[in-house]
Amino acid sequence: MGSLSQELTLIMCKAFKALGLPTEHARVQISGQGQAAQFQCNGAMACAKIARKNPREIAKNIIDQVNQNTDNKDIFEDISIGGAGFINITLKDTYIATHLKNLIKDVRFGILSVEPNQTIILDYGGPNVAKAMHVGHLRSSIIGDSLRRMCLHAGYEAIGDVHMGDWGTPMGMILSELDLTGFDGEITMEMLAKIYPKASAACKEDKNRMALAREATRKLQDGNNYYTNRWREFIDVSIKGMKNNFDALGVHFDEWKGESDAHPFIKDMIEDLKSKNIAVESEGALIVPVAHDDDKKELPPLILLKSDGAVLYGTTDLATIIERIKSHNPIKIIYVVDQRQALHFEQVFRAARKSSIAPQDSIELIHAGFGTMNGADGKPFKTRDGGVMRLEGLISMAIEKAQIRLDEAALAKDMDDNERDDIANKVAIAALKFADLQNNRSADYIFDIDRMTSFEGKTGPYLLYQTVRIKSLLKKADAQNDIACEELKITNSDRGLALLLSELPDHFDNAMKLYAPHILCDYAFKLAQEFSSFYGNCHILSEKDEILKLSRLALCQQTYKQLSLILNLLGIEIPARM
RNA sequence: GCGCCCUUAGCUCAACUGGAUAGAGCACCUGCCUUCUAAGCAGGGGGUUACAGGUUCGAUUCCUGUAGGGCGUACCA
Repeated sequence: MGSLSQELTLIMCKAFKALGLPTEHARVQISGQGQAAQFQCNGAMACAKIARKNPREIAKNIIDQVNQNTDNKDIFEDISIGGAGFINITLKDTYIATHLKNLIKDVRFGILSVEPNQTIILDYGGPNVAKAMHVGHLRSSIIGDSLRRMCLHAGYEAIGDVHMGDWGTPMGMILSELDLTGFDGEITMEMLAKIYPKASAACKEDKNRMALAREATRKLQDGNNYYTNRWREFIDVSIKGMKNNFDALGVHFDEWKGESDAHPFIKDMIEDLKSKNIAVESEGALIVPVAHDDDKKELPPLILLKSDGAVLYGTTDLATIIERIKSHNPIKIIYVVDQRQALHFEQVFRAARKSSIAPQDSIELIHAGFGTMNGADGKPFKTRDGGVMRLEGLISMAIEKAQIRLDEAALAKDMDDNERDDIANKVAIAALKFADLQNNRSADYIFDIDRMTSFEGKTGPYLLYQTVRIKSLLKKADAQNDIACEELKITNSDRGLALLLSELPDHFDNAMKLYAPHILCDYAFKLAQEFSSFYGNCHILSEKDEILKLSRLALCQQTYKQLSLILNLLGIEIPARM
């Protein structure tokens, strides 16, 4: 089963077909707000344009055709022409009730599952070894993790890979810095946090210092034993630090691979590309030209080897595709990386196509880029002292605020410290995640710390609150199991919620298609709002009409389930109470 | 220079990909806790969708131009 609008689209398709009209215009959508109808189909106007006929006349023909079909006699309360040729549709309450009963029975709530055994790899997070994670890592991690959950739910085998930056010149900078200081003890996270910025600054200033870093990088990449061991040491320390951050955020990875994992594939890849004449020498470097004749812009080549022989991140990205195809044979790789990398991925993807590393018809390569997190001045976010805000700092700030809120409301009075901390954590993370995810993925957005740690209005905690409230209600009604509801009663007070519940597949499909969690955020918020309004209108537990009471409890339970599902897809955990 | 993206309410964002009267949250104003959690609900004010043209039954959405902003443009990631 699908959503109501999907069902109605099928009905319209039949009618369009019978009339010889193109069925791609038969799509039925939810009516715009302020319209009297529940659904609308705008296809008559599109058809009229092609056939050069009166749109209202075509609309009338379509409606007649629909009405003639006896299959449809119990569906429509009203189907009529509006405005320039809109077909307005309002459903019978009995039809809505039947649909909803099926929806409740369906474990997938109407969302269709894809063909099994299709793997999608998602590349997100992308933290750099030895660098503290900052707020900039928030977007990639949170969006990527949400997309992974969505892919899983759609029925794909989804694999999240953190793809750390663990192989470039920065590694050499650290190794050479360790050499210079002569330190050979145990490396800690605190040390790394100091060593790297120091080394990086020194290299920037001093050419000779940079040469040392490059030399160390080269040795590491050539497999030098001492350097490899040292490197492994601080990689492990670094991963521990990353895991702390990702655990705090509830961001999951199936694989903890990095650029270095592509290294074993690079040599063969380069030989292969050279022999096929796809990789050529230019200005001392080895490049893959990727420009097309019909390009509007000038596209620089992908550089595989620098003139000093070192590899670049385009090289590792290309080799990583080889590695991933070999290990998982995915139908798709989704890169959740800053939009500013668009040109880079264009180059990598083109090189992958050109070299047949990733043939067009067997694997899809998607750069799901996200917009820059800007400060209030509209420029990429920086703290007052010019640095970037540490992720840990942001998280603990949010948690602290949540604890204060709990104490203010005296909600934590009868809780032990564990529960209080647990709730504060969940509320804080929900606030951060939702604040980020509700923004359109590809657009830049303003980082506003007050907004991210706000618990009222269109926020994560609001969604948690509504969800927890339903749960509490169901508990009071003693409805731990599924509510056995023979008859669903749709009244004026229930209709809005019932219709909204049936929209889930529409929004899920759309979110999948556009790799856009914000679509789910928007739907979840609307659902929570609609529920809250319903909750305010109808006192359920004191309802005397037993059938209506049961029917409403079923609606509550379904709302609870759907909100839980969406929150889960967004990577937001629900506390037992709040 | 060239290319890509952005400009919607005081602020932060939506708008189901060309549909009807552009929606939310915050902030501001008015009500509502003696029946299910007030992190809530009901209501109010606030818009020339940057500007000027064009395409068409119909444009925030598509095209052209202008202004403002961001980003990217061969050996950093």
